[in-house]
Amino acid sequence: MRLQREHPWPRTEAEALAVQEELRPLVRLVPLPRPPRLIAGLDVAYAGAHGAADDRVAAAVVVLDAATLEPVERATAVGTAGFPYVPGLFAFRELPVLVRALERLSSVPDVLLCDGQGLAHPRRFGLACHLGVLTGVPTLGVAKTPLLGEWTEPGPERGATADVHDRGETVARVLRTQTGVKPVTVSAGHLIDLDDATAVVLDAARRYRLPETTRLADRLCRDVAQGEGVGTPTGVSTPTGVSFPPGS
DNA sequence: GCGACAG
DNA sequence: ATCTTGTCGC
Repeated sequence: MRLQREHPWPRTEAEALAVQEELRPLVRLVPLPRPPRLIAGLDVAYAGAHGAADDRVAAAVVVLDAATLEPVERATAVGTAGFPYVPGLFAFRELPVLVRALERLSSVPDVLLCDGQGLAHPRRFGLACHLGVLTGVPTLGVAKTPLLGEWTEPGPERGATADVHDRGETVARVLRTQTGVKPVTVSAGHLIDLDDATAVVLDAARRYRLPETTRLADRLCRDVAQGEGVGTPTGVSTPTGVSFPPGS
């Protein structure tokens, strides 16, 4: 995949905020242009996470057939976070390595399922929005815990939802993906709307709380981060050897 | 001022 | 995110 837009990665909070301010107006909330045929999950794992700028990170992208949820392609990349963990600026830690993984992808997914928030962000520009603007591909955020907002408890059944409001706006939806599990928070990223984002996540979470995309991406980047990589569920091999080789 | 705070 | 054993339940 090639990027539609690029920008230097900031080193300070002030620079990061400026980047968000500049790109935020580019976000477009519209229905998905067509039913997704290929959906991709993205995630990042850390080696001994400290929340510091020099944390070693590994990113993974796994592309699935939307109908069968079978993996069709995957890509990984390793590197350094380059930015400390700051709520609201979280994207600057994970986007650099995620983008490098995406650039190693030959296919172009119809939607990118990001691990984190989209519009449900203090400046309405979470990681999913940011990645959407950089790639020009529809994105959504599916987070395990909310970052902000107010909502009511959704019903107990799979598929139950409740809108998340913040400062007078509907910024996300809590979605119960399985009966009896804690809801996930879904928000639109770019080139998608909340209804479509919710539908995509629910359809991708057929068996577990989290969509299959993020589950597979999570396992893959964790394997890479620990230098494992032998024996994935589908029998595909991943890089074997030392974790984070001296060349990156 | 105090507490909360995606991963 | 990551550090970590057993344990309760379908």
